[in-house]
This record gives sequence, C-alpha cells and structure tokens, in this order.
Amino acid sequence: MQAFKNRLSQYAVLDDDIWALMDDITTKSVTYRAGEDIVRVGDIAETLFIVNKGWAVRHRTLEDGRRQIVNFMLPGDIFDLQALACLEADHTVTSVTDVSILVIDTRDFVQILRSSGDISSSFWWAAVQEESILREQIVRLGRRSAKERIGHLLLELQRRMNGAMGTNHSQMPLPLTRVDLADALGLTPVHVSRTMSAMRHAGLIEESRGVILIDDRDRLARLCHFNTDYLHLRRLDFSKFNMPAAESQNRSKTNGSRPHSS
Amino acid sequence: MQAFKNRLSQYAVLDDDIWALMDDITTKSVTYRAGEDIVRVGDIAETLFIVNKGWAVRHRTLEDGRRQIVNFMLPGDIFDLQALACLEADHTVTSVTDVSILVIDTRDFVQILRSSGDISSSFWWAAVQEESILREQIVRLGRRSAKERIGHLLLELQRRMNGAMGTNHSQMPLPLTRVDLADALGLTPVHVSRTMSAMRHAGLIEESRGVILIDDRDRLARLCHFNTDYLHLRRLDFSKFNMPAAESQNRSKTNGSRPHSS
DNA sequence: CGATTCATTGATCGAGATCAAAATTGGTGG
DNA sequence: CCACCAATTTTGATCTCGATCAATGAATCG
Repeated sequence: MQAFKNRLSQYAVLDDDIWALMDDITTKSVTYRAGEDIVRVGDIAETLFIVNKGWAVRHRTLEDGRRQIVNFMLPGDIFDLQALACLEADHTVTSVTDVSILVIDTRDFVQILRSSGDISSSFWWAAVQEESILREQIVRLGRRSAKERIGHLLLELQRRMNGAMGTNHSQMPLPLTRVDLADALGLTPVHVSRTMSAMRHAGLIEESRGVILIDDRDRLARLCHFNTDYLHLRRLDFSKFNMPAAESQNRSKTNGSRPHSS
Repeated sequence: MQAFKNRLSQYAVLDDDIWALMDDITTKSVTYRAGEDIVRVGDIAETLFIVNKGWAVRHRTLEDGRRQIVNFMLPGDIFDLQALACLEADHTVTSVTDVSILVIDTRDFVQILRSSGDISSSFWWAAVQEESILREQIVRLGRRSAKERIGHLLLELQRRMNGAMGTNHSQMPLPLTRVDLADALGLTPVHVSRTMSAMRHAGLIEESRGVILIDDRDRLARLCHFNTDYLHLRRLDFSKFNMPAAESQNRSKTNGSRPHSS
C-alpha cells in the first residue's frame, strides 16, 4: 500500500481518512511467484489489483509465438480498471519477479469512488497516467531507433520506480532479461544486447547483477528525447471539484484553432 | 449523436430516457476544417468531446520532426476523458477531414455519470475499448510486418466505421494519405505505397478515389492475424450493477494461476 | 561441479529506409 | 473543356539498421 500512497501523492495531497477508507477495502493480498499468470486472456475480472511489491507485465502473444509486452506494472500501479465494465481480458498479465498484490472488490471500489471526489480524481489520474504511458510506448515503437527506445524505457522505468518508492536514486533493480526488453521494444534480444553494450561503452549506463545505474540522466534523456511530461507528475489542486454546485468559473483557456461556429 | 448511439449499442441496450439525458448535456457542437488542431499540447481540457462526423487523429511530433499517430478518432468516439482529472494534454488532436464535434461540459458529465449505472458502465466500456485499441496498436507496431500492419489497421478502421454507422459494408472512405498511414504504422510513405500496391496486386484490397474496398475480409484477416476480440463488441448484460446491494454472487470464474495464500 | 538459463560475439541477410525522379490526381481559374 | 499548379503517389536504385543463425561465454543453482 505504501507504494500506492507514494505514487498518488505525486499527484495530490490526500488526507488520512482517505487512506483509512482505502485500507478498509484492500483487505485481501495475494502473492505470485515469478513467471505466473495473474490475468489470462478471456478472464472476466471481478476485482481490481494494486501491485504492492515486485514487477509484472501485460503482454500478448501472436499465434506464431511473437510476443509483445504492452506495459510494465510496477509497485503502486493499479490495474484492471476494466473490471468495472465486466469485459473479458484481451491480454495476459504475468509476474516478472515474485509479486504481492492487493485485491479490491469491484463493488467496494465503486462505493469508495462515490464517497469522495478526491479519491475519484486520484484514480482517474492513475488511469490517465497509464493511458499516457501506453501512448508514449506507441511513439517509442513507431518512431524511435533502437538506442532511443532502450534509453527512453530505462528512464521511464527509473522515474516510475522512484515515484513508487518515494526515492530519487540513479540506480535501480532491473529484473528484466534481454528477451523481456526486446519483447517490450519491438527488437530482438541480440540487438538489445549489442545496443546496450554500446551504451555501456559510451558511459551512458552501467550494469551489474540485475541493477542498472544511470550516471548522467540528463545526458541520456537528451540523447533519446525523454521528457517526463507524459507521466503527469505535477501536483494539482482540484479543490474546485469538491465545491457544491457553483456556476462554471474560469473556463477560458483556449483550446483548438478557431472553430467554425455553432 | 447517431454515431455515438450506434457505437454504444454494440455494447449495451440503453433506453430512451438515457438518450434524452445525453441530448440535454450535449448542447454545443463545433466544426473544424480538415487539418485544424482540436486539442494542443499543454491545453487543459475542461470539456469532453464526441466525434460526430469526420475523422481526427491523436498524434505527437518529436523535436526533429518525426511524427507518430497514436490513434484515429472516428465518429462516435469520445475523447479527452482525461479532462476529468484536469491534466494537461501531452499530445495533439488534429482533424483529418472536416469534422463536427459535440462538446460536453465536465460537470454535466459527472452529473450524468452519477445518475445512471448503465450510463457509467457504457462510458467505462468506451474508455476500456479505447485503451484496448491503444494496446493493439502497440502490438501492431512492435511485432508485425509492414503488410500485416497495414492490413490489420485497415480491418480495424473498417470494423470501427461500420460500428459507428450501423452498417456492414466491405467498402469505406479512407481519407488518409500514405504519409498519414506511414505515421500511424511506423513506416515510411514510400514503403506504405509499395506494400499497398503489392496488396492490390494480390487482390487483397482495391482503391479508388479515397474509397477502399476489402473484398475478402476473412482472407485479409487471416493473413494479418486480425481478431476482433480487442474491440469488445459483444453485448453484455450488466443488470446486476443496478441491484441495490446483495451479497456477491457468482464470483468464481478462475483467474490467475494458483496464488500463494494470504 | 555439471546443467540450465541468459548474455555476448561474429558472420551474413533482408525488410524497410533513403534519395531522387517521374507519373497521377485534384482542384482552380480562364 | 482545357491548361496549369500543387499535392500526392508511384517507381527505381541503393543503403542501413536491425534480424537471423550459430557458436561461445558467463552466471546461477541444485
């Protein structure tokens, strides 16, 4: 739960009663060993999950064996919000390391959403952030070179890990094989290996026993056009959402280019 | 609004009062010419949009000019649900053709969500579907060949268009240039041209004046492993959501592989 | 200390990129 | 209806990034 708190507090200040409420509904916790399926294609989820410890991936495998990792789920990430729409899973979620996961019942979740605007807004933020990460993954795959993809992903993972842990290390455990990285980045493991070795020689990264160190984050960020905007880390004040009714104030900030009337 | 109705009714049966409610809050409609920006990076949305007529794209451009189209927005699509979290846009939305767009005020939207479980569920479905389409785009870019990407995207667009129009044609207007397709598929326009010409010769598609015809959809689908599951088109019964409280029934359908206790 | 999994390295290949020119298409105005 | 212009598409020649195939080297773990 701590990871989830850390993460949400990047976005909003939530007071203690809210966390008390959250604790009430996250009564169940489940553990998986590395490499187990947590959600399978076709499952109809009836619960939400919050990753508490460990890494997991959402991925799909085509009939001929090609695999694509869609995104990584780190501590503090909430998933299967789609359970709220009762839909079948169209992908698989598998643990990468041993993981511990909090389980929230759908009904309890809906209740809690109704109980507080701050909570709703925070969960909404988490959902938007996740979607934004997916979009960035699309840009990464569609328009970046191998070196950029790798650097960009490493920086994202590091930033997210730091967010979840409430730290700011330039070092992090990276429990991924070259095959995992390749499947996430649309490359082959061989090429990932070669490219990372080049990055090591260039002094961009250091690796040892599952831990990766990025000395000069700015340099790497510049090199692969990494910009954290898409992570929406800025803290917002949405107190206005809690105001009773009120006529709509301050709705002016321009958007769009001269629309044509009506 | 018709397109939106058509789309939602693929998923659920909604009665007339709900549409009356929807009509109440979608009072404003805006029109853009082809090629205008509807949402710009940095905009803070205070409204939601529903595409009524025409096509739009969500895209990002890197500093050096490389552009990636993240997804296509067709009639019936709702966007900027992220407005609910008050976040800045991290991408641009641009019209491809002339478009007409319905505008919904955030507050009105929240009101209507509270008023009906069916409505919430339907919007939630739309959000899940959109996210699912993003995930599929990731698989497409990461693990498919040029020919597969093109065929897969065409089939998706056709299916979605038919869903929005309430039709089932094997023909559809395709208002996209080779550059658009290339930017969506992580390819160059030259290669898109070549590949599509090969597909034409193979009798997989026909084109004339902005209209594309897919004679044998099954053949193309087989060729590029297209499977509609990710569009979540099946109609569901979620009447249980409207039940007052009730102890949780039928929550058995297995998910995950033997979790380890606790 | 074998056995298995994972990472690296080398040699070669190929899908798709790049550069450049020619051919279509689609307006627009005379 | 035709001539002209700009935008788009197609085609050709060549190059390159990353894939493929295959062997060798660490690690890790009973």
